[in-house]
Amino acid sequence: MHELLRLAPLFQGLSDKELSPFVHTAQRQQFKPGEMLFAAGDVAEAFFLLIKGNVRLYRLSPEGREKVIEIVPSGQTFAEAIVFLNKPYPVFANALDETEVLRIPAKVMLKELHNNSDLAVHMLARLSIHLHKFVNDIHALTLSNAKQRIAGYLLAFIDEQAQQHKVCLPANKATIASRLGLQPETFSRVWSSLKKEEIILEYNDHIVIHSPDALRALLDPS
Amino acid sequence: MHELLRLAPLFQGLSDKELSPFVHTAQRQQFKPGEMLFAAGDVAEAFFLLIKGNVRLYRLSPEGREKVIEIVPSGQTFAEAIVFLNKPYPVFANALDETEVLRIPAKVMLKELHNNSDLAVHMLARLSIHLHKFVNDIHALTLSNAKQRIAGYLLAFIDEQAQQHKVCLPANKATIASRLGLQPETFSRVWSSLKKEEIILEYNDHIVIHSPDALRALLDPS
DNA sequence: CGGCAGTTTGACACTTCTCAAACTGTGTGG
DNA sequence: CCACACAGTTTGAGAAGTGTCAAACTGCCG
Repeated sequence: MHELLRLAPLFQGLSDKELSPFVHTAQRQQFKPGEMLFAAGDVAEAFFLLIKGNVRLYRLSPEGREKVIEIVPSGQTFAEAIVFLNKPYPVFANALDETEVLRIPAKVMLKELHNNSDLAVHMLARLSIHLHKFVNDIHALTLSNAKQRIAGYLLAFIDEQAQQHKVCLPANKATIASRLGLQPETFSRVWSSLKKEEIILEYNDHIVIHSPDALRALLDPS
Repeated sequence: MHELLRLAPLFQGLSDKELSPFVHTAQRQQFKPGEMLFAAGDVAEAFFLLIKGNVRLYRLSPEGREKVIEIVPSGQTFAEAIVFLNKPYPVFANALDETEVLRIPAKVMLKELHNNSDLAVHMLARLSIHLHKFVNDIHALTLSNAKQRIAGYLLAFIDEQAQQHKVCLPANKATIASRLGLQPETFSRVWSSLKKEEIILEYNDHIVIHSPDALRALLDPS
């Protein structure tokens, strides 16, 4: 259990003793593809550490359409921010795959944060990174066209995985399109143009980014 | 000086003693309209508390156009997130009006956060609120059309000021347009349609939101 | 085989962007 | 006091990008 918690950057570097309040109160939960973890408006008494799978965070527009805010990969915590806000969840969350999470009570977290300033600084660092990512997103969602957004999305992948240019998409294309603020049709058209230009190659279960430089060129036409 | 610091939600509820490290290291700075506080890429050794005026945080697109990420009103802190990230500023910041800030060294903040878990929890709460606002923004910037974005922007004002439907815009229209991911021309057209429908009234130095309900109806066509 | 979800393609409509020009108010210098 | 310049805003016309609706296609599973 300690090892599971240390999966998350949030808990890395903490001693077994520091982690024990979480070990004793966290619940392990499993979800099937499509199952809901929570709904927007639900009372928020816990945040989550994603052990396995991918989770989709989304909202509904007034017209009832879904807008994906984030696709959370395993190893990440999510909904941490609600620990401090006495508010219901602002988004819906459902599992994209066979998914496993640790459900960590907000009360426990809040108490430990008051006791342990190291943990608090960890969490601050994590929220800061998150905030900066959102700044990036806001920038990308408004200033660029569909091709640039997809380029940026793909580049974020090879930066994170750092090693290879082989990428497994975390969700189906319609979900990624929504995350990027695009219609599935628009996404599909741009996607096939990237394939036609041989910037990306598509296989059954993964893609290969054949020319990252071409993607960068789309974003930085200097 | 203590009173100035307590302007910010971040420092509210802290004792004089807890505040003294900041009192002794914070620098008071003044800026004229248009002057730069910092540029994207600058080494980030401090964050800011805005005492007077409004500050515009923006980025440059690859093509060199400005995209406003945030318009910071007085009383708020900004660029706090860089305290934890060993990175340069991700945005440009310039003054919109005659502006006064407290410049607070990141090192001091970091040290105090380790000593004072109350302060850390305060800051966590503040970043959480910020994060939730960005979630709102991302949602608004992608799912809605120009009229809905402007409606949402105006409604945020009367919610915050809570009292009246009289609003002083914090920046010129082109800046607000950029913040909303719109061209100045598009903003102007929608703006005049709102005036024609008498949903808003425009005066020399302020506007009056004559029919908040009409704005809400634009966002929630249930 | 049939059904289904996910994806792709096509044709068209519509919003928004772009470029250009005119208009407004304000401040400056003659 | 007027003429002028200037930034900010507004208006117009056309182009471009994306959304919408409909239909066909694909792979997978019962």
